[in-house]
Amino acid sequence: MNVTIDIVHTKGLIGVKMCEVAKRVKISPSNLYIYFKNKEDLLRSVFFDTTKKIVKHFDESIPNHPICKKRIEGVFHFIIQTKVNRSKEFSFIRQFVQSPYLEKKDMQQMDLILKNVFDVFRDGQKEMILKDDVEIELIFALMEGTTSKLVEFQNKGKITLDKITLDKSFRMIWDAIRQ
Amino acid sequence: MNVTIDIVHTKGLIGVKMCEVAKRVKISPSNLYIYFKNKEDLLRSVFFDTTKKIVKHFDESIPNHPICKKRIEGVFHFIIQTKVNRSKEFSFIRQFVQSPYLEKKDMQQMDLILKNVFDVFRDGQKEMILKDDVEIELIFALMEGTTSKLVEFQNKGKITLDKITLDKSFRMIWDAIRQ
Amino acid sequence: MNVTIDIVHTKGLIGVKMCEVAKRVKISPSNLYIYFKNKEDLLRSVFFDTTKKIVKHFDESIPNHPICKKRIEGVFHFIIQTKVNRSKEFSFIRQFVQSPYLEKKDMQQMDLILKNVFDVFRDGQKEMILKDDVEIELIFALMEGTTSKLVEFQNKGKITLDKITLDKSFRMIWDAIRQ
Amino acid sequence: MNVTIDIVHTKGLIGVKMCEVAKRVKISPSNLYIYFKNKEDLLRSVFFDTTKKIVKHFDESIPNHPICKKRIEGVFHFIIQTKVNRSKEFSFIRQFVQSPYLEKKDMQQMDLILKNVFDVFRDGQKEMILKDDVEIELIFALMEGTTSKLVEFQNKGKITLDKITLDKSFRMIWDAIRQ
DNA sequence: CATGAATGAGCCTTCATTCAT
DNA sequence: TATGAATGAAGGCTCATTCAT
Repeated sequence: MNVTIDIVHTKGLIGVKMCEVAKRVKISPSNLYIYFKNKEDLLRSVFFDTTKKIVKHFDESIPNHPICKKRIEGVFHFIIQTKVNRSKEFSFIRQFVQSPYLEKKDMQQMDLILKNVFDVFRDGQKEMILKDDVEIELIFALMEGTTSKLVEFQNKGKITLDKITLDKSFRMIWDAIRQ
Repeated sequence: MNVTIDIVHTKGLIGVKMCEVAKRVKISPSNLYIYFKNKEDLLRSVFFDTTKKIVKHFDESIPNHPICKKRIEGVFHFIIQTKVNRSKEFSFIRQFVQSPYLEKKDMQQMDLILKNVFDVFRDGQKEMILKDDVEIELIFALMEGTTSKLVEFQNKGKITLDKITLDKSFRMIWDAIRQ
Repeated sequence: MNVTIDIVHTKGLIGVKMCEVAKRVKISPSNLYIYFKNKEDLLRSVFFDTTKKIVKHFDESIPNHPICKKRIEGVFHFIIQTKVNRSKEFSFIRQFVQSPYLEKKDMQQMDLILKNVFDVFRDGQKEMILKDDVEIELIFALMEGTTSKLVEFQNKGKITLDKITLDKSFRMIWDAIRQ
Repeated sequence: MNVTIDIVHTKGLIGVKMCEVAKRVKISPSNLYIYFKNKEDLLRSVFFDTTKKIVKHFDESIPNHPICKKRIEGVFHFIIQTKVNRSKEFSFIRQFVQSPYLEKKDMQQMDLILKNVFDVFRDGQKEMILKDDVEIELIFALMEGTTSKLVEFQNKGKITLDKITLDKSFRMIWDAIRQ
């Protein structure tokens, strides 16, 4: 499955060939079919496995802190971190989601990923620290979208996500969502 | 080329078959090869054409307004509008960019798209209305990322981008970037 | 037709494309079909025309000389000359003859080419100067084969057919066929 | 590979279709691609294999005899024999060599074929039995060319290479090359 | 006489998948 | 569990040929 993710990352979903996956794992193509019913099964398995891992990662490692702002700053850094460290996985998910392999039910899986993040925001609203007259989805879109683009820009070499840049970025986000 | 965009939108880049493109345009597959050297040429042509069109659209229609805030609000609505109206085109671009068809030089094309938006932000900084101690890329990432996610959420049915929602969203963005 | 010969010479019979022939003559492919019924017709026409030209060339220019040896030496030089000057044409004929385009009747055409050469040999036999106990075909094979190879070797850069080399070559041939 | 040679012999290089090759070997076309990368690879492989085989055949079976004339007569018969027995292979080589598939390096292969024959001639020159004032290439051209034409004439039904005819032919060749 | 546009047949090739072992 | 060999279905592409003008 790692190999599959790797290939998708370098050559895109189009570039995935059962043959090559097998070769890279040093087994025969036919052997692959013992573990996965077919190509779709392989791809979907990778998708489920990957999202599940990320969900778990979020479930277990979402930073906690008594002070709301600190907590959210932690979440911000955590999301960025995760997107950087698991860029291949995210790239896979992004492509899978746009492919004809995606079925409706698969989407639910994805919604689980940032459930916890929602909770953090909800708490912030309850504590009257975050804007409470805007839907949580909007706050979330801002956080999700901004972090995604930041990482994308770094990957393209347009910015460097050092401490200072991250601080500046978070300051903007914080200004956006705080009451 | 429209047909190609359509197919990519519904079936993904993987789903593009010269055969089907031809059938939908009601010409023979071989006839396609008079206009495009091969599949890659078709895809790349669509990419260039589409980005060029969007660049032109941005060049011509970026809203202007004497008051900075109004100007940026205009830009915000304009971007959202464009992303909604041309969702297929953007979907195509997103997928093409991740495919093995993409070559380095193709990327330059994309940078042109939002050149004008940069200018709007730069003006805002010069007028000392926008935060001027953060790199323009960060401001841009926030705007780009947030709008993308908003549209994505609407497409998924999670939110509705009505007047009120847009106003709320812009308020957040404005709070983020204003001095 | 010259263009066709040219293409066959550089790219082989396989390389002949109606499209390219047309392009090189600066007419449209469809226009080609006014002059030739189809590809086979074009190729066969070239074949007939070329052989006919060579036959005519042999008919008109076969050297004559009262002394038998001189006459045959003339023929030898003449054949070599022709094979060098019309190497493209001969290359075409060679390839056409091995192709599925060749029909039995086409072969007769070829036999005409060296009819006159046969006559020269026959005269030599009658004059009791050439070996008269060997079939004319054998004498002919020796002349034809040797000259072909000589030209081939020159084309490959293995020998140079200068005066001296030609003299040596003819001496061998003469020793072979004289009584 | 034999099938390929066969097809080239009957239908020319143009007539080689991967499809038909496969059908005749009773495997699927795709299976062919396990053994040969593509059509060109198949053709080139056949070429290499065939020339190599012939080279080997010449290396191993070039007749030897203490008396120079006998030795060369042996070579003469041997060449004719080979050209008759392996007419298909020679036909393939001839056509391949004129095709766009041929690359420069491929030619070297061919020069090996008659290396040994050269040696026989060289020995004859050293023994002062063959003409030693003519380049070996000329002697070779005479032998090669004449034998080729003889076999060609037999194939066309113009002569029959029986004992008597061969003797006559060799007498001519011998007269040509002996001192 | 000339053409640009169009086409269908067919070939090469790939690749997911299976079969015999 | 593992594999090498095999395959069928399908897609990309070429090219001789024709059609409307």
